[in-house]
Amino acid sequence: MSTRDRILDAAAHVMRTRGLANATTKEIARAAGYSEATLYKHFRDKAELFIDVLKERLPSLIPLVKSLAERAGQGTVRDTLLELTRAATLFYHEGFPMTVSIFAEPHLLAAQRTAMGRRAAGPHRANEGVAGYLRAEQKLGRVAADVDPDAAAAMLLGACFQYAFLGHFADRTAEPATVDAFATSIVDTLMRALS
Amino acid sequence: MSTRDRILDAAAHVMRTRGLANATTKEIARAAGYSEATLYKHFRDKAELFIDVLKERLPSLIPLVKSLAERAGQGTVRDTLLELTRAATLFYHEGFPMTVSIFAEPHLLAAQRTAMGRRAAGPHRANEGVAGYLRAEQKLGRVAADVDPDAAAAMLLGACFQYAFLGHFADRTAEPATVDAFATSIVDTLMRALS
DNA sequence: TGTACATCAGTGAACGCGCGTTCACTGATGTAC
DNA sequence: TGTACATCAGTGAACGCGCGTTCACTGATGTAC
Repeated sequence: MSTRDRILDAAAHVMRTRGLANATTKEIARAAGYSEATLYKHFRDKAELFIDVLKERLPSLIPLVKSLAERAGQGTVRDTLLELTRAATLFYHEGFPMTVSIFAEPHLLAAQRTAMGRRAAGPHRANEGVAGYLRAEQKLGRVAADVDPDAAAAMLLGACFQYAFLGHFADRTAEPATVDAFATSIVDTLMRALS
Repeated sequence: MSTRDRILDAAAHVMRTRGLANATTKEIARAAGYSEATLYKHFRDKAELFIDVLKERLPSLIPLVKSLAERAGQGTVRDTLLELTRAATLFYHEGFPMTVSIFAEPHLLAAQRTAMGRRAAGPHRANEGVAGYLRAEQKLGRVAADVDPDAAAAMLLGACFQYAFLGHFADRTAEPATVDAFATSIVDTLMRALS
């Protein structure tokens, strides 16, 4: 593994465990096993390091959501949504603290925005993907034709996202059994609206 | 207005506009029109100032949600939920950056948790309130008896919460017309599940 | 009413500290002949 | 194979700066007699 990768891993770890405000160059260098000076051989400055961490070390929902597109018509809609909901809840739980702590530093948020190219990437893409899946199922007649797929996707992923927030706020871990029960209750309720 | 209140206002303003990381004692004092030393006449240290800002300057959904309890049976369920959804979306939009930036400083988050007394207060209360309203309407026969009120509340407020996040991430302001359209689409979809 | 003192909100200037960043450097590895 | 030099990843030590915090102080207002 390259030095650069080791630094990115260490930075992500420190950000997760100690918070963005305590993710100093000294802490990150210590965690990576290098001197602080080494950070500057691989990244122009601290901001670039952080942005690269967000770009390269934040897990993504996109692969899963993309795979949904191909699964329209396969299995039951309920089972597909259940799997998605479980995965989304765990994903949001994992990424929440890091994603959200950039709101403490608006210049990082702005850099992140431009790095994402305004339209192309970003967290809204997951919602679009889920809405796309629902639209495909609508075409197949497995989801009621008069349902708004965007609204349904917003409720589904919104519930998962807020669940992650409430969990972190209360200092709860994401236990698989608890997450499962949550996902089931959400999907069961949503299915009422989709049929 | 007391000096203490002016300092709290200034701190909240700086936190909102410049971010938690740039909310230094110098910036806050300047915004309040006092010297930095004055901050320490009214707050033990910076952490206490921040916690008091969160306690006293974060708008709350609780009053609105509490008023819901008394409105079960009045008007239509749809209209009540529409009003709630609009208000919740605006509320989450306003409070999002400040609420969420404490995730950058875990020791502040921990202090916030203990200040909220673990169970009594906290953001989950809004969900409980909405679920309570839905349960009351269920007793009146205006919401289907076999709906899970907690899941429905999680989807409704979750959608609003994530909408606030996506809006801030994309640097959008919360235009009333846009928020209205969003709220309508969410409530219309949710009503399908509730009947 | 005048005088002497106490109280109290607020301040300018300084403090030590830890931060991000840079510098001149070391020592291991690769390359040429 | 040996020698001289180039390259390059990484470092210890120092830097200036801005931070949170404290100090000794000021001057206005209240109180006692």
